[in-house]
Amino acid sequence: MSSRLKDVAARAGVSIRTVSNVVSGSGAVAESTRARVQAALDELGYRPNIAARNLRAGRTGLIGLAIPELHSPYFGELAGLIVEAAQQRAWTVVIDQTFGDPDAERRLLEGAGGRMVDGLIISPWSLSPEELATRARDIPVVLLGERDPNGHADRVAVDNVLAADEATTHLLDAGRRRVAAIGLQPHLRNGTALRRLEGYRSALRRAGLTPEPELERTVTALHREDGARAMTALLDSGVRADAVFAFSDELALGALHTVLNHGLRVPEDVAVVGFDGIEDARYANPALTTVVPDKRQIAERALQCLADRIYSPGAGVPPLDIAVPHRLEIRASTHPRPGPPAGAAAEAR
Amino acid sequence: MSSRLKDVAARAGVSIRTVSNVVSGSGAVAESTRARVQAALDELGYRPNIAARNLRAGRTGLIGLAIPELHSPYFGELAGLIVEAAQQRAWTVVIDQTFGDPDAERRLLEGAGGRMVDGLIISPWSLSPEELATRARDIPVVLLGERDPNGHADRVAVDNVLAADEATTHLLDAGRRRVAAIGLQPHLRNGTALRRLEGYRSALRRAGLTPEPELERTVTALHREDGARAMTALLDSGVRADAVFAFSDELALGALHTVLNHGLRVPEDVAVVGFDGIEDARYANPALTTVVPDKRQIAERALQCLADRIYSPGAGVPPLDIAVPHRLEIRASTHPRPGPPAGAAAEAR
DNA sequence: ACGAGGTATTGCCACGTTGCATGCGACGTT
DNA sequence: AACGTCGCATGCAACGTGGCAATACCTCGT
Repeated sequence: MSSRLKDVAARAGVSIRTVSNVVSGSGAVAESTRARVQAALDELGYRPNIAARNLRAGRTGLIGLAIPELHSPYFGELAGLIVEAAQQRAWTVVIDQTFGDPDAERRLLEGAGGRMVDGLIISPWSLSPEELATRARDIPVVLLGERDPNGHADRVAVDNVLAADEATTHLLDAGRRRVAAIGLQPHLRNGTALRRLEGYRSALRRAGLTPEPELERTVTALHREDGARAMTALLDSGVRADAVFAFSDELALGALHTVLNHGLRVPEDVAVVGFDGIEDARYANPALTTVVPDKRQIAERALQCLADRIYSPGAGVPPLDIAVPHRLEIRASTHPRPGPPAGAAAEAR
Repeated sequence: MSSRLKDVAARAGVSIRTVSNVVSGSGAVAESTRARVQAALDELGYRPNIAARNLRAGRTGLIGLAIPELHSPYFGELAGLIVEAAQQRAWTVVIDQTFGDPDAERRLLEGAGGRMVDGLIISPWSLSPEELATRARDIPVVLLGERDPNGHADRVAVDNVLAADEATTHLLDAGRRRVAAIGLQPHLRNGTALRRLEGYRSALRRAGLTPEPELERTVTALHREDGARAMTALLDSGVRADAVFAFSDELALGALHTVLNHGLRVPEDVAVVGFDGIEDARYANPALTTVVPDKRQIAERALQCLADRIYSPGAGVPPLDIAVPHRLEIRASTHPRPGPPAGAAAEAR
């Protein structure tokens, strides 16, 4: 069952230390001895005890990934990429879901897991930047999305202001003049929505329009049903809108669904743009125009940051603020003539 | 930074053992001592060293979750529920992605992680039942979906034959007579697709129809683009079909997209049914009828199995084969008259 | 044949924690 | 007053591994 170095050593007729050397490849071991030990290792099916190794090394080989929820497509896709990139670095990922609970986020930042993880990637939702800054930690932290202004942690994110501006501008360029924004979350301290709102407003102003409060719609969460509810409220309120910029694809898909169910046409009556570039967006009907952050790069840059901090602790590198590229992928939900079928597009990728 | 029991003991003027007792709540500690120790704990911000605790206890408090890919909505939703249920049991989940690679699945079953996890939940894709059975392991394993016929591992899954039968029957009851099946994977040894095919065929036969090979379409993977491709091939082949039963929601959404892009109406010309009950299905346009497994129950039953095996190792309970309930959720993609908007439905939940 | 210079192997210890057993003192009972 | 009991605190040991340094052994050169 559970064979230890001791058992292997006894079987091979050598000391524990020699077995350890064979396993780790360190030290000098005669070829004949190595072969004998290797045979014993194989016969007993030796597996190193990770806990003991961790205790000895002071490292666990684990990194934590704290996200609001795994079931939402954006975080599912991102988590998948992070797990994949971590595997390449021989790290294992443990996932925590905060569900946007500030206490959960606080606990994780303070190191609730015990020294179980060597580093933490966290995507905060409800903690304010100020609070993020004060929660010091004894392990490296990378923030996704939210910035830590006082800078104890690295940060990886798209340029939300710019991206939101581009998305809105795309709608304005197509002749839309009453563009609604869906996704404000006044009850949360997270700055992402604020920055997307900022980009939205700046695009309007540049086009000579004035942001109108009744076109800026709040949501409680970022799921499809919240987008649907906000869109229903917007339509029922009698406020005219010929386009919607939703702060997430899920919100956009909910809004899209509601628009169609109200008998309106997309994009002819209402154009819709989302944010996140989730795979669903590509296959929605009509396919959803969306801001696509380079998620693979988010994953890799975040892990690179962690690796640097973990392997060079006292390097004194100031906290990084990394902006990953994004692109606006234009599809049928804003384009009057539908493009080629998505199947063909997918094949061409 | 990293304070140990020793540091706390020195500060509180007691022995290490007493601090340990305070931390774990075990043993008898005088109230005054407890208070003093607690103060020292707080001041030093003590966090137990998980590695040492694990080494001592022989347990890690970690369970492994091995799934093909995290980015697909079904597995994302399922993984979220498993992480959530594990948190309630004070377990932490480490996630591995196999991408359906048989070697990766083999390695995990054989315990590649070292004794890092106390148990493993694995959703195999490409290992045959025979191979699953021979890969013994020294930790408890729960299989999702696929069965281990020789029974070393518990198994949790829906009744795929029955569910597929119900889905197909639903189409037949609505008057469809040429029902295509999309999702066969002849190159994989996984039995799930085979059982769904079996249910599909049995429903056809019961209705007096004969399964036709050209209506049974294969795919290489289970993503939207594969469904789109299979649907394109079906339409281009000239084979008439008035309904599609896809073996996963992703396939169904891809097929749906293609059908609409070919200028056909759903459900009037082609009705579509999926399988998995992912959230996207609810908000598709038209909303997708789908077989909804009780994912929360899958997560909880799987963890219950693990808990039983981990905490009562030699209990001698024979391997369990747990069928979790499912239901066919009928939506606009098979129903001639669209139901109420999804937003309203979501609010009514 | 003997010493020098390696090479191969090994013993010891510590990482931080907890189970077990024991020590010690105080209090209550007879 | 003496004894038993109980509550509280502590010391020792061990979980499995790897770094360090010492030792045993072996070969080669003189």
